[in-house]
Amino acid sequence: MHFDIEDFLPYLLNRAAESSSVSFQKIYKQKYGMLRTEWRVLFHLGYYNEMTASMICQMADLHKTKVSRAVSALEEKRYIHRLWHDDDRRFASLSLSAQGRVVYDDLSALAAQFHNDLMGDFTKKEQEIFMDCLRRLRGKKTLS
Amino acid sequence: MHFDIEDFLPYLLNRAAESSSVSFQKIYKQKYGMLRTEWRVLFHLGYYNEMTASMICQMADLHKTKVSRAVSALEEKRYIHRLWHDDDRRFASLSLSAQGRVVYDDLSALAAQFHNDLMGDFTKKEQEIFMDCLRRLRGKKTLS
DNA sequence: CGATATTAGTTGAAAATGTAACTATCAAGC
DNA sequence: GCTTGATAGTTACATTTTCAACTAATATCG
Repeated sequence: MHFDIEDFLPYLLNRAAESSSVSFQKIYKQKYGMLRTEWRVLFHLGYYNEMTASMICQMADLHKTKVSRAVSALEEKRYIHRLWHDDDRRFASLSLSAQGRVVYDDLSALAAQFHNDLMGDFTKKEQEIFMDCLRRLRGKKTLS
Repeated sequence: MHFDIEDFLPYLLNRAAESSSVSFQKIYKQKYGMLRTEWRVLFHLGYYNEMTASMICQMADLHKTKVSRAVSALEEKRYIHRLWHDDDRRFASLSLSAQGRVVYDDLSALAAQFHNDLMGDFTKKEQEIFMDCLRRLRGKKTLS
C-alpha cells in the first residue's frame, strides 16, 4: 500500500490545525494572557453557561488534569466562578463571571470572524463537506 | 457575527488532528519507542531520502529545536546517519540507516493503511474535497 | 583583510503536558 | 453502619515543548 507523505491525513490535519490555532492563539494570548486550554474552557462555559469540569472534559476532549489547571488559572484571572454543589460536594458548577463574559463576547466575535476568514476561500458546498468530514472523523479510532 | 462552538474550525481541526494522531502514535511509540516529532522526521527522510535539518523544519512546519532533538534521538536509536558537509560545515545531510529504512518501510505501510481506514467512510468525491481544503488551509494566516 | 551580519544547528531554563497516584465524597451491598 | 468500589477533582513528578541565548561556520561589504 503506497504511502504518500503529502496526503497522509493525520499529518495534514495536524498542520492545518496547528496553523489555524497558532494564528488565533496570538489574539487571546496577547489580549487576555490565556493559554489554549484556557480559551477552550472559557468558550465552553460561555457557550453552555454552566458546566462541571468533567462535562468539559467529555465535550472538549480534554484530560481532566488539563481542565483542572485551566480552571484554576481562569479563576485566578477572575474570569469564572466555581460553585461547589451542596448535595454532592465532589463537583462544582463552573460559570463565567461578568468579566469573563465580556472576554468571551469579545473573543467569540473575533473567533467567528476568524472562522469566516478561514472558510472564505471555500464554496458553500466545499464548506459543508469539509466540516462534515471533520465531524465524522473526530472520535474515530482505527487500527486498534 | 455568530459564534457556533461546534463549527469553530480551529477547534474541529484540533480535535480531529489529535484524535487521529493519538491513535497512530500508539503504533510507533509501542513498536519503536518514537515520539511524534521523531516519526515526523523519520518519514520525511524516508520519503525524500536526504535532507538537512532546516529543510525538514520548513517542509514539516517544525521548529528547529524540535527537529534538532528529534534528530539526536533518532541518531541514538541508530535510525539515521548524519553527514556534515565538507564545503559548508554548518549543515549536515540526514538520511536513514539500513535499520531506519526497515522501520520506515514498516511504519509507512501501516500509515497508509491507517490513512485508508480513516478515509474509508468517505466517498471519493468527499475525500478529494476534504484533502483539498486541508491543503489550502495550511499556511493561511488570518486576522494578522 | 577585518568587521558585521546571516545561517545551521545546539543548549539550558522555564513553561506546559502527560501519567499515575492521591484526597475527598458519594453509592451499593451486606 | 461498615466495607468496597466508583466518581470528581487535585497534586506530584517525569517528559516534552517553547523561548531565548548560544556556538560555529559562512557571507557581505567596506
